[in-house]
Amino acid sequence: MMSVTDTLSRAERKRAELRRDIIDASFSCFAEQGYHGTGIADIATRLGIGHGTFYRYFENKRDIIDHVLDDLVARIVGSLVTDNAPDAADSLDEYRRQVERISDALTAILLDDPRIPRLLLFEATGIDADLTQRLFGLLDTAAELTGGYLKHGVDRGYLRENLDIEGTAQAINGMILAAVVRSLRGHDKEDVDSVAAAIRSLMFDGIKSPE
Amino acid sequence: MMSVTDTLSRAERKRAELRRDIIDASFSCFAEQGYHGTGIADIATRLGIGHGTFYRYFENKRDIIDHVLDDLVARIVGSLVTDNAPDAADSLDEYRRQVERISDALTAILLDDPRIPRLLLFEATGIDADLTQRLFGLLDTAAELTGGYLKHGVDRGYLRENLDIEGTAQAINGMILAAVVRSLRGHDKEDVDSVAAAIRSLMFDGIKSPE
Amino acid sequence: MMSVTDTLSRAERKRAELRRDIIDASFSCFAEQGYHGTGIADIATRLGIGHGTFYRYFENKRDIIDHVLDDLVARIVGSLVTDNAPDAADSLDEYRRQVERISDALTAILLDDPRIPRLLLFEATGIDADLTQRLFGLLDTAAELTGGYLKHGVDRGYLRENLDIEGTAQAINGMILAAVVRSLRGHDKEDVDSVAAAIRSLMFDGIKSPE
Amino acid sequence: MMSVTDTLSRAERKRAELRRDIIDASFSCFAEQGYHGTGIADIATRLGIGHGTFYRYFENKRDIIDHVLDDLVARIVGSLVTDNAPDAADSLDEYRRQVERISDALTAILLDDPRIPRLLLFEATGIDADLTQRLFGLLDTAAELTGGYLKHGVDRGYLRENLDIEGTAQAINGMILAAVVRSLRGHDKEDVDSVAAAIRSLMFDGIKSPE
DNA sequence: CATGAATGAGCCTTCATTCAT
DNA sequence: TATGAATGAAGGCTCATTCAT
Repeated sequence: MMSVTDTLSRAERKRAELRRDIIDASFSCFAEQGYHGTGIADIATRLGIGHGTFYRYFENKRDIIDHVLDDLVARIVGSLVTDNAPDAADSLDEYRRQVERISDALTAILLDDPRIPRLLLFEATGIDADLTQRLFGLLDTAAELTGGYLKHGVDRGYLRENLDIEGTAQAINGMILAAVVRSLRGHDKEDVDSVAAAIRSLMFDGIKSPE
Repeated sequence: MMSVTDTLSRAERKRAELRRDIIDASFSCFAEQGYHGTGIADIATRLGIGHGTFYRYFENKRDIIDHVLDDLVARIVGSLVTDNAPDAADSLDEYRRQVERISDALTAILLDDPRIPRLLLFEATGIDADLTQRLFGLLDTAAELTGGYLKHGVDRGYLRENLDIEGTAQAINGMILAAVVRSLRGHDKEDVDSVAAAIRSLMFDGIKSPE
Repeated sequence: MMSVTDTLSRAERKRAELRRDIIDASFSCFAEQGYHGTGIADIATRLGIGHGTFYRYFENKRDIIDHVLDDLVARIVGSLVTDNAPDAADSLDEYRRQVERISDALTAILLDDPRIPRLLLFEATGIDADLTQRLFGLLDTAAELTGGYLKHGVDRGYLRENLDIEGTAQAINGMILAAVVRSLRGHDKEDVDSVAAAIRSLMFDGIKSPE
Repeated sequence: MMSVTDTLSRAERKRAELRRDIIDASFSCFAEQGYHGTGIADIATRLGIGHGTFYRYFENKRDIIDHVLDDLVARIVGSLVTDNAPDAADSLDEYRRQVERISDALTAILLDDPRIPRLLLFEATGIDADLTQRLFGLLDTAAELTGGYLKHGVDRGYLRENLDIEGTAQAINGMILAAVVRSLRGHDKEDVDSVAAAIRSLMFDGIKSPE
């Protein structure tokens, strides 16, 4: 016979599991049919649970998307952070390789499941002022992250001393966004890779012809 | 007494005027409350007309947003095309100045009415597969436009011979998008200008330190 | 130059003409799309007039159907009354022929334009208590008409003395209705004629086998 | 405490009950105010339920009338079939009595609730091409039923050998219809009975005077 | 705790009718 | 007089949310 704590923790585990499942199902529904096109019933049906159950785990329809976002961000950040400390590069070449690594990791995660960018860029917008603010916050975080790399490069001397770190970080992230959007259009890996290459080329060499 | 043609054209003028007003009011509503947050009644009320009147001018709610977009695109294109033929620049310096002019024009129109980018980037997404395709189409057009400038530069020799025109065009547009998004966050002109400057700097000089 | 009365009467003539046209167009619309399926605009469009004009000739949508019915009844009665005075038959044979004539006339008018029975039996019902009463009135009139023939036959001695004139008249009209309904089902003349023959056979000979 | 099956069957029972109630209420509303005059809200209000509940049980407004008809047909058929097998009569006298029994049963059910014929003949028409077809189908079924009796009589020899069974069946049903319509006009039982008697008289003896 | 029946606010859309031109 | 622009009552339907079981 099991102890009370075991039983409890089992119940808790099940509860946490279902919570996860609801988040995942919501993610799928939102990404595929849009936030407004998704009903609570759709989410519940996908899981084979009663739709009343949804409300035992989340406040309301608006509530769930926050958690879906949390989850996505965690996934993306997790896959990027590995082996990519901002201070890992000590020379332009190392930075180049680092950028390539990050680029590949991003490409991998986004191409792996296009519903991720789809949800972030298309379905999570226009729902709510609060949510919009949150998306802006994500952009900020991303810009800070990128800025961190740039700052390190400037400090180390392999990036331009007069680099406007913040502005450049935003510009770079914009280019990444462009590549992500492109990946959404059904283009295959090569297409995205070529844009990624163009971006790196632009970053490191600019566009002007060498005199 | 007026002639028949005058009367006709007066009625037509009134009709065209109201049509315009409905488009404008819809634009405002959609930009402020979102597409799903806007009811036909809201649009009508804003104009002080009966909501039935709306349906004399547009098929349905879905219909109007197409026209709002048409209108926006026309406005933006109109303000950009002036004095900015893709083949107007014959040297890097001229191109630099051209880019600056375009940048200023964009900044002007977007800062002038932040609801424009807000509608385009946040409220027009996630409504419809058709509409999404249309937005993609706009991105394509923009990329072609940018690509045209780049190609001219390569042909003239002031841009890198080996430039991946298409990819670079997309990257550049991504940066512009980033600036636009930044303009949405309540930053004032200086902020946006500084990002614009960083973009230009990145474009022309890249980020690496001159050896 | 014309005199005032001429002008007026011309105007009046035109007015009466349009009134007729509206009735006809309404008949067509109601018969084809049903009363509820027909909008005032449909009627006006069919005539190429403004739909506001409708209201200069008729009170409202409900009003017009009364006039459409008036028109139909006049048409049917007109085509039946000719050569079919209730007292025209003096023997069973003459009555038989008279019944056949009436039967043919009815068949002719109803098969000629199936929209007539369609409107009367399907589209004019269920609109209004008043209209229903009016349809009942038409049935009464028809029963009285039929009853007139029967009474004459009884008086003349070629129909059963103990005939329940009123009840039988209704029964006969019911059979006519059945034939009319049958004509509505896309059956051709032969079908309807065969039912008409069965009706006459039933009327004159009953169904039982001669002992 | 109840077992699971009990609970389930209780819920199912409640559900079936409400479904029935909605059909009944719809029947009442349609019969009293007409199909187009009835709103879903009317039906719901009559039952004291929310109008959203209606849509848990039926697809849409058009859907319910089919079920109302199903119900009516079942009721009518049920009350007729009893003790009235088409092959129960072996002589004219027996057939006469059978006809009388059927006549009485019909009279009973229709006079009992005049809304039944009212709905069938007045409110169910002109709604829909599909529904019209269905009504025609009912007429067909009725004609086949009547035809069955006739055929049996011809086979047994107590009805005319040369009887046009199909046509006569339709004629007879037309007379029944006439009686039903009469019953709708607020006439009491005697009136209807007298028409029924006239019909039987016509059926068996025809109208002509015995020579 | 899970369920799903019930609810009603809310929204889009139609169309008969009015009335200024 | 003819017109059609404007109107808003009316109604069908959806779906997020609640709550009794």
